[in-house]
Amino acid sequence: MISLSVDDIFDSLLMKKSVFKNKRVLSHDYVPNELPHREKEIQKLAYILATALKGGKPSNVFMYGKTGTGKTAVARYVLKKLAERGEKLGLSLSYAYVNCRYRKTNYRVLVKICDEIGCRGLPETGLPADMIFDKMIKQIDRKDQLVIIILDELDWLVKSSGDDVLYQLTRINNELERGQVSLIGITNDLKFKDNLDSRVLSSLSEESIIFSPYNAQQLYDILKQRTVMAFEDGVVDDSALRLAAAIAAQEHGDARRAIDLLRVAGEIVERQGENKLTERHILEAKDEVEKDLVEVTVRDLPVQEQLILLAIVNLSLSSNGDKITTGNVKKVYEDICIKLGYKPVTLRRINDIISDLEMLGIISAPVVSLGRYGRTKLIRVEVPINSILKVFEKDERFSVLLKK
DNA sequence: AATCCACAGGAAGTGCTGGGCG
DNA sequence: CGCCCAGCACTTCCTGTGGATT
Repeated sequence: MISLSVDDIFDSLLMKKSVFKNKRVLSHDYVPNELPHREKEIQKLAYILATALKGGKPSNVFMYGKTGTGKTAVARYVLKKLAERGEKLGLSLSYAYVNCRYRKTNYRVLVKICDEIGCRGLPETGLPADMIFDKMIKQIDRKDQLVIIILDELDWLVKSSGDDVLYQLTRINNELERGQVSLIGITNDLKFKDNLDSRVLSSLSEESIIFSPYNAQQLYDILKQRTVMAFEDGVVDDSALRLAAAIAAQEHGDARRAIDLLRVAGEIVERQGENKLTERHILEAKDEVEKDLVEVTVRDLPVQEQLILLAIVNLSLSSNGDKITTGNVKKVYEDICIKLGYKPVTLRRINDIISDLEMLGIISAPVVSLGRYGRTKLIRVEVPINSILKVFEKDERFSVLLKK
């Protein structure tokens, strides 16, 4: 094997013509100028928000649909246009975007809103939450203005912190003298509405927009549009696009997943020094994306969650097809704890951890009733077990157990 | 039809961490 | 510095329940 010097590698990279024209087009936060197959949703949101241009307060909006159905993109797109138009008309309107998945506490959501509307530098922790709320009100009330707050992935916030902040936010207009606030709530969990206070729900869903998943043809159109912008001409095979669209269509019509596949496939093409993106690269990309995702997720899990996952993996390898229940997991988990010298957590906690692992998509754990033999969760690993094992083998805390 | 298993999952609280404030 | 605050992992105590078996 010929060994290349670092300089050689750099040189070859620089000399080679990239297959990408503009890779940014394939990143998550890119909002294109056209959103194919979302015209209706855009129109509806635009109608609702248009009130703002006449100085009114638009109704609160609730948008729901599964991941990658364009909710965030539509919201960002319309808001951007609205802000532009507002500026031309000399109106004072702004918006704050908060993704609750990464700020899943009341406090952090408020801090983020403050940050977005120009009140920077608040600490991530340490202050009383109502103080931040007051700060926010003062900031909004400085002048006659409309602030539209977008709460993306709202279900995460409600699940982990309840709807206190939501309640406060829906009532915020009562406390404002000059400014006004409209809310846009976005969620992909349809059942989550049940957990909401009815007052919050009715206030938040004055208007609602439903996003249905894309089908394969629509995904194809989206990919086609991005391809033209992102890749050099003639690089991407049409059949590769069809395949990526088909794969993503199976996974609840997730456009983000489709675009990920395309981007990673493009990176693979570059790495392998080729100049054509084919179906093969899409398949390789699929593997890579899945493996990476699993490995990163498992590696960054708290240790107790790892131990319980280890127990589940053990069970699904040994007890050939036997039912894996919460009680089973508990036994194996406690054995593992003794062998590795960890203090086991209680059943109640195990139950929460199993739910966590399910939320992460590593396992499925539907509640089933075995009649006389009780009610439990039926657990199954939903990702390639080898990817999980790979992480544990590398981790010296567990490797003792895995080596023979 | 009644029973009862093996848990599910809500509520409230503890102990610890990491930060701010006067 | 001591005090306060929120978050997190976890515990304790608890009530609820689908359906095979009695």
